[in-house]
Amino acid sequence: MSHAVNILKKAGLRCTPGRVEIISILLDSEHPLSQEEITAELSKNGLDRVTVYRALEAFLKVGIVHRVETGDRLWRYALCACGSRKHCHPHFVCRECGRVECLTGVKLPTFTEPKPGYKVEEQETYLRGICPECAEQQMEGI
Amino acid sequence: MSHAVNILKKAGLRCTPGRVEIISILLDSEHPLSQEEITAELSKNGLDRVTVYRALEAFLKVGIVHRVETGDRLWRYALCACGSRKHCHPHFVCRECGRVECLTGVKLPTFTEPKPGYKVEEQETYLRGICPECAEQQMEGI
DNA sequence: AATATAAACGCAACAAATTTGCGTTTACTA
DNA sequence: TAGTAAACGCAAATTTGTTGCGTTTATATT
Repeated sequence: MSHAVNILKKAGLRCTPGRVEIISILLDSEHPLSQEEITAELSKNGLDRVTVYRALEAFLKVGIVHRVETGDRLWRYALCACGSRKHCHPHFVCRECGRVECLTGVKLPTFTEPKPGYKVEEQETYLRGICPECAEQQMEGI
Repeated sequence: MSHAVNILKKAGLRCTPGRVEIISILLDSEHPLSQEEITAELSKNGLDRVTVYRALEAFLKVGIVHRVETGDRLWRYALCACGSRKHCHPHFVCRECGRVECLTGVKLPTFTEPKPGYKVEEQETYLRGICPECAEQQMEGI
């Protein structure tokens, strides 16, 4: 039985071809993917936008994925590899290609109550800039 | 001459009543404001939504404001008080009332090249959770 | 293996926020 | 004071996320 099927079964979700494929795509990716990126990777006929949306909602609800917002008004989804639903590393977002990279090597301070009475439930750090590939292309363009 | 007028003149922008008022509102606020929050503070007749939008775009372009995205898919704008266009403190966002608070007292590590070749232009840390006021209201509701 | 049923699906449509087009008004310069 | 580019208002398009609803399908049970 594939890893993807395992994940779905353990979460109590049905193993439809579509959901298995979405999980597999997330398994293969080392960085969080937007709905559009996921849809683009789906085989041939693909799935309806809404179906992908609802699948991801379902995954969120049972806690097998988390989602991050990195300053460009797009949700991106990743499997909860860390065990916790909190992601404790910063994300780098390229302003040119829009791709997100997990900076798992970088340590961050975490906050639970940065100011008296302010209870933190979610913490996110993103760095926007330009990735090596896009930087190189710009150099060539000159 | 008012501070707001000064800012506009120095930036090479025209001092229309609308833009002066937007700058004044931003000057009076200690936290970043969304377009809706700005529009709500405008006197009587106010300005068209699009006019506010284009004014903020213009301010961004000349670098007198910066904008932050704090996980709720809304841009919020603040004057570049720090001198640099980078804001180096985290923002707290209440998931109930949606208001943003600058945690200027909290120090963060800043990154310029977290990974070889990845050049950072913008850094943002936000903490989502519940603010003291909303937490209290929820207690009362029980 | 057949069947019942709740989960998953596709299509249409809605919603919120941002963005663009375009013709008119207005602040500023000469 | 006149000319001009900047700023404005209105309408409409775009983008992303979300809901409603009737149909299909995976799965548990017989």
